[in-house]
Amino acid sequence: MAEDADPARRSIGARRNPDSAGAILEAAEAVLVEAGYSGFSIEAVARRARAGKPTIYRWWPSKAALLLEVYKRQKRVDIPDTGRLEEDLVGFLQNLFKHWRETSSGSIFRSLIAEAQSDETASAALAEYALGRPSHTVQIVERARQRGEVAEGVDSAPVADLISSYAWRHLLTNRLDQDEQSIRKAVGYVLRGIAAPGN
Amino acid sequence: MAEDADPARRSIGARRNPDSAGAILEAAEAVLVEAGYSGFSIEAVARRARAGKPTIYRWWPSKAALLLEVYKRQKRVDIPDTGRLEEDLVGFLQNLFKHWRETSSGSIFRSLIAEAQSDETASAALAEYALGRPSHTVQIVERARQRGEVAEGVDSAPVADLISSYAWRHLLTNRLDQDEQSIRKAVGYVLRGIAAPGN
Amino acid sequence: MAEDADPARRSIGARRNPDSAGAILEAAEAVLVEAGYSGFSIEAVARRARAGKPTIYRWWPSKAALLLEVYKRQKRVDIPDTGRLEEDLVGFLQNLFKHWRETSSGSIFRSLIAEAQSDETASAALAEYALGRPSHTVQIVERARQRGEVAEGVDSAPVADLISSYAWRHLLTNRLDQDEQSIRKAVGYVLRGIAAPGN
Amino acid sequence: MAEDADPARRSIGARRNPDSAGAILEAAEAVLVEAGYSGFSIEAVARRARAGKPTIYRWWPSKAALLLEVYKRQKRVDIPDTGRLEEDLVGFLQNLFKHWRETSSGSIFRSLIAEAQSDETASAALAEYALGRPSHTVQIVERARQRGEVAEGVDSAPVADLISSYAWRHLLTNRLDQDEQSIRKAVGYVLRGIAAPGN
DNA sequence: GTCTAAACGAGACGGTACGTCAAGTCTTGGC
DNA sequence: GCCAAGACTTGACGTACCGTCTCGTTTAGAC
Repeated sequence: MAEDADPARRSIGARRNPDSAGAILEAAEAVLVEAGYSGFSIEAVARRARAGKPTIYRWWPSKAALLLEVYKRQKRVDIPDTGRLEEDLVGFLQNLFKHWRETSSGSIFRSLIAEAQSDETASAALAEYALGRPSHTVQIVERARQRGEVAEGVDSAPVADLISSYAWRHLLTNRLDQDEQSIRKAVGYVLRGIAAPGN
Repeated sequence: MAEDADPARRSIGARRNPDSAGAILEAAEAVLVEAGYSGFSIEAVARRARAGKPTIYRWWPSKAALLLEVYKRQKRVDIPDTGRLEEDLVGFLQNLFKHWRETSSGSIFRSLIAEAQSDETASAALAEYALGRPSHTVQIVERARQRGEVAEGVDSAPVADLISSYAWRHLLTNRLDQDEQSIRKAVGYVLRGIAAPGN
Repeated sequence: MAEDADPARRSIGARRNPDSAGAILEAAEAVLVEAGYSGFSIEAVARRARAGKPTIYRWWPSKAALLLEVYKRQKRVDIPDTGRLEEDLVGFLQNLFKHWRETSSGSIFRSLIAEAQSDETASAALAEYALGRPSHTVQIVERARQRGEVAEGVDSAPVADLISSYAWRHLLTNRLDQDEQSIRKAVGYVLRGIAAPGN
Repeated sequence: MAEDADPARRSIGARRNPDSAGAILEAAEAVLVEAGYSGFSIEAVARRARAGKPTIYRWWPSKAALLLEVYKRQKRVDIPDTGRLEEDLVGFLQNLFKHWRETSSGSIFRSLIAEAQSDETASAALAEYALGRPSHTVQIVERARQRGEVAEGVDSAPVADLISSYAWRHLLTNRLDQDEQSIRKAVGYVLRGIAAPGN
C-alpha cells in the first residue's frame, strides 16, 4: 500500500496498476478474515482497499474470481516426504488442517465452495482449479507406488478423491481440530485397501 | 393450497394456518428448483406462496431453518439390503446420487451446505442433523459387521465419514453422474481396508 | 422530522408513512437550496432525510416527480387585484420574481425545467402542470376583460404565453432582479396591443 | 478524418490537430442528435470520435464549452426582409422554429440552456452569447423603425426579450410545431403595442 | 540532424450516483 | 393471536460517467 500521506493511488497509465491489485487482494483477505464470508462484499473490499468498485470489477468479473485469486496467493501447504505412505498422508492432512485453521486459507476456501453453489463462474473456476493440477494426494500416492508400497492396479485418482473429500467435509463442518488418531484411523482404512501385499 | 378461486388465504384465527405453512414449504422447494440457490430468497418464497414475509419469519427464523425443513420433507433415499457390504454401499451411493440428481433434494442439500458456510444457525442445524442420527452408512456397516463381513476393531464412524464425504464432494462439484464403476472402485478401496480376513 | 433522540423512523405498517414523505420533501428542498441542481441527487436526498433510496423510488418514480412535488408544496405567489390590468400584471411579475428570488421556488422550478430537457417524465409532468390549470396571467386578463379593459376578440392564452415566457427566460438567465420600470415597459407593449379602444 | 484504413488519428506534433477537433465536434453533434441531451456525455463523444477523453478536456474545459462550440458551428437561421415588420417577425419565428425542429440546433440549444442551469460556465457562456450581439429581433425592429413602422420612444430591447422568450419557451416545452396563426396572434399583440400611429 | 515539447489514442484510477433487489422489522386491519 | 399485505431502513448489487493521470508514440520546430 502507499506509504506516507498519499491518500489515493493514481493511475499509472493505460495499464493495470499492481499497487491497486495488491491492495484489493489484501483487503479482500482482511475482510474475509474479519467479517467472514457473510460480511464479504465487493463494497466492503473497495472501502477497505480505498479503491473504486469499478476498479475491482474491471479485473475480477465476479466475487468468485476475486476469492480464487486470493486463495491462490496463499502460501501452499507442505507435503511431507517421510518415505512411508501412511505418514505422508496423515502428515499432509494434519498440515492441511492446521493451515486451514491458522491462516485465512480455510475461510477463503470455504467461501469459494459456498460461492460455487450459487455462482456458475465460481463453480467453473473451482472445477478448473481442482482438475487443473495433480492433487497433492495423487503425488503422495504416486511416490509410494514407486517405492512399491501400493498394490498393482490401484488407481490413485479415486484415492485422492476420497482423501480430498474427507478434508473438504471437515472444513465445511468445522471439524478441522481432528486429532491425529482420528485422521490416522480414516486414512488407515483407505490405505489398507490399497496396500501392496506384505506392506 | 386454498380451494376454489380465492387467490388469497385468509387467517384462520389465532393459530398457525397449516395451509400457509404447506404453501410456503412447497413454494420454497419450487423456487429452489426453478431459480436455484442463487435465486432463493425469502422474498421470492413469500411472493410465490402468496404469504407475507413476517409469516415466514415467524415460523422459520432463518433461511437455513426453512431450507432444513424443506429438506426434511423430502422422501428419503432407499437403503439397499443385499446381504453383501459392497453391494449395499455401492447401491446406496447410486441411489443417493440418483435421488439428488432427479429430485430437488440435491439442490436443497447443496443450498443448505452453502448456507451453513455463512450462517451460524444453518451450520448448527446441519451439524445437529448430521450427528443426531446414525448415518445410513453406519447402519449398513453395522449390518455387515453382524454378518461378520467387517474386521474386528473397525470403527464404523470414520468409514461413514469417508463415504459421506465422498458423496458430499460429488454433490458440491456437480459430479453426481458418476458411473457405477467409479463408485465401486472408490468404495472398494475403503472396503478392502476394513474387510474381515477372508472376505 | 422525528423529535428527540429517535434516530430512525420506524415503519407504521402497510401504508405510507407521512413522516418519511415529509422528511424526504424537506430534505429535497434543503439539498436543492444548499447544493443547487447540480448537487441534487436522490442519494443526497436520501442521506439528508435519513431515508432509504427505495423509499424515495417507491413514491417518486423519478427525480422530476420529486422536484415537482417539492415545487407544489411551496407557498403560492400572490396575485394582485388592483382593478387595473397593467398594475395587476406588473405586480404579479414583481411578486413572482421576488418569490423566485427569495424562496427556494426559483431554484426548484429552474431545476424542473432543466430536468425536463433530458427526462421524458419530467417533460410530461411539466407540461401537465402547465396546462392543467388556468395560468395566473389568464386569470388576470379574464378579470380585466370583465371590466372592459380588453379589446374584443383578444385571446388570453397567447397573452399568458408571452408573459409566462418572459418570466421563464428571466428565471433561466438569472435576471430576476429586473426593476419595475423594465417589467412595466415589456408588459406595456403587450398591453397596448390588447387594450380595448379608449383604454 | 484519417485516410485509408488507419483507424486512429495520430498526433501531428506539438499543436492542435484539426482533424481531431473536427471529429470531436461532429461526434458531439451526432451523439446529441441520436441519444439526446440525457445520453450526451464526454465519454460517449470520445468513443464516437475515436478520441481520448483528455483530448476533449484539453480543448473544451466543460461540457458546456463543447456544446457552445457545437451550437456556434450550426448554420444560422435566415432573417426575412419583407419590408413589413409583422411579416418579418412571424417569418423569423417560423424560420427559427423550423430550423430548431429540422436540424440538430434545437437539441443543442435546449441542452445548452439545461446545462446552464447547473453549470456556471455554461450560464456565463450563454449570457455572453445572448448579450454579446444584437439579437435578430432587435435588428428586425430597428429596420422597421427606420421605415417608420415603430412608434417613437419604443425600446427594441424589451420587444426582443418578449419575442426571444416566446421562442425559448416553445423550444423548452416541445411546442415548435406551432402553426402560423398562433405565432401571428402572439406577435400581433406585441406589434400593436409598439406600432406607430396609423400603422 | 538531434533534441525537446506538446498533442495524440488509449485506458486505468478513485469516486459518485444510478436504479434495483433483498434483508429483516414493523403495523394495520381482517378473521 | 395469527394471518396477508406492504411500507420501512439498510446495504449491496453491477453499471455509467466523471475528471485526472500516465503511458508510449508521433511530429514540428528550435537548436
